[in-house]
Amino acid sequence: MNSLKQMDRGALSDALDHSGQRTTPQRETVFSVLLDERDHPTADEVYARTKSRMPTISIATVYNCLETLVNCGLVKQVNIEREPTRYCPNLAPHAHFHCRDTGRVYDVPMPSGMMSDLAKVLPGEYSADSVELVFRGHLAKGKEK
Amino acid sequence: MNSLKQMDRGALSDALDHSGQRTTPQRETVFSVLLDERDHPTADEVYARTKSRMPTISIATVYNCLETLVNCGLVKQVNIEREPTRYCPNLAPHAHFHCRDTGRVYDVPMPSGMMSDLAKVLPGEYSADSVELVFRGHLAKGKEK
DNA sequence: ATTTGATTTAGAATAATTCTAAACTATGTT
DNA sequence: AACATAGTTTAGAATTATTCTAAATCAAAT
Repeated sequence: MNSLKQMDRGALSDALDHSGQRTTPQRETVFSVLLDERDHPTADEVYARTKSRMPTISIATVYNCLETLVNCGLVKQVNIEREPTRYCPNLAPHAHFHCRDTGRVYDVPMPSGMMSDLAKVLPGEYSADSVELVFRGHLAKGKEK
Repeated sequence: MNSLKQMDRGALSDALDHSGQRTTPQRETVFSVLLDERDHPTADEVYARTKSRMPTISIATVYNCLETLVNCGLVKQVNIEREPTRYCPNLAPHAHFHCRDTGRVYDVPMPSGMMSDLAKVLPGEYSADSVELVFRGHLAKGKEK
């Protein structure tokens, strides 16, 4: 048993059905791990957390499930420098802030329309379907959490 | 002999001197390779191009030189998904466009002030020293080059 | 000339990710 | 219900970009 809420379970099976894929316990558990702690974990971290709920899962399956979730559009990959890929189930348009001190990655909510406005400055021959915005720097003292 | 213009040679030795590092033939050649063809090559591609001008250079040295140039602020790393890091000697504020069809990466000039305006929407506790903006999508037919 | 420290080099090591092929599971069909 | 089919999971091997190591080379300063 995993901790997916009805709503999330529904979103998951809808998205999977839609692309002719099955809703498996592994996929549900990986998805619930992402939703439960929204700290942009790496595949390894997702593996560790998933293992505590489903001890027999393999790292290959975690990679498979994450890829499936990304392809379904339920999860976004966050690529920071040369670090391992992180995974983010926040589907609202937002940016990321990468703290140089701790390495942590934070969601930065963006004023509505801002992300899509960005694409408007693209010269006409480019047509973008995704916009990735990453800030890098430092957090005010005492605000690290 | 490499093909660095006086101006670029000066910028290089200034930047290196400034951080107490030496201006070596390897660093000059790698820098000139980047300036000569501004197509965001990977380290491997830089290695191949540098080798044709300086056959004895090693891949480790190419990595070392690229790292040095990045640390000096003369070159920027461009990280695209899980692909190998690419290198870009364009110091003007700009974004990147990653073509899903060809994998090519293009510089996208940004209206002046736009990149720094972006940082203004960051909540107060964040202080960003770099902003990375990557668009992903497709190029209009016939515009691939 | 000699010392010192920086740089380069080949090759080994690392680490994230992907691949492979076999085992397993679910689903639809007789 | 039995079977075929296709999708999924799994362990372990393979890949690949990058970093590390330690020795050799080079340059500057004494």
